[in-house]
Amino acid sequence: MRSAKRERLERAGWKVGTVRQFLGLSEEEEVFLELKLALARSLRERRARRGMTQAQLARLIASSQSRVAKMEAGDRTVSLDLLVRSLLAIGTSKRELAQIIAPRRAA
Amino acid sequence: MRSAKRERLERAGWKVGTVRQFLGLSEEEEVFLELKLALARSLRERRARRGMTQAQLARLIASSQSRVAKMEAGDRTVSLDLLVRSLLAIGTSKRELAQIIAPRRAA
DNA sequence: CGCCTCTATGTCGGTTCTGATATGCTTCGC
DNA sequence: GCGAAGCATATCAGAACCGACATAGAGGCG
Repeated sequence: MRSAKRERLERAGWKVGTVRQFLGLSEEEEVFLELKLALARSLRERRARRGMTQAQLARLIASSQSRVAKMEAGDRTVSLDLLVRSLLAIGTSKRELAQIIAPRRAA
Repeated sequence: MRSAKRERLERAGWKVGTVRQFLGLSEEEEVFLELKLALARSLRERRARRGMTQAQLARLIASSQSRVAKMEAGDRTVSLDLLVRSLLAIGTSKRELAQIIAPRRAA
């Protein structure tokens, strides 16, 4: 993923560092955030594939629409716990969860 | 305190399936608890393999020895967040994390 | 346009999780 | 025996997270 995007940005005049450098994150923190974002994206994708609205998913997991929105947005106030619980609630298996965390194909 | 009962049972050596029926856990809740326990076991194993004490690991993740003990014991008051952060802190990769969640070989 | 549906964002009171601390239990080496 | 090291367990104040609610924005349909 690196070079193509990087090249484009640099040609456009951007000074490119990593997000991690910019925010002053440690290696583990960066991986952790990536993890949350991957789960968030997957949640949205799976919900959409099922034709559910955020409100419907919220009811399913006994939460609220606003929290679902925050989950899918990767808001920092949502825990990994809630993300994983939600994914399980819409029928994600442990194997699929593992696949989300460490995709077999390029991310 | 709905899981005080669960703790007592688990300490008494009950197997998960039985506990699930007895406590009326849903399918997802059971999977979620299995997940936490798998991570907890893995954390202990990896720490031991590194020859670290709980106190050393605690310092590494800016926590306390007692919390590490609770993590490894699968205490209900420890979050998935903390477990995953800890595993990452001792050098677990995303791929290894996925492996813990959905083992390729016999669980 | 108005109305409806879906999603995003901010806030708030209550609950849960966290690090710290104290303390007890084993298991070592002396 | 004694002390030290390592792990388990209980408690507590404060931080983080939660669901609920209000509200705004975006898009579609008549």
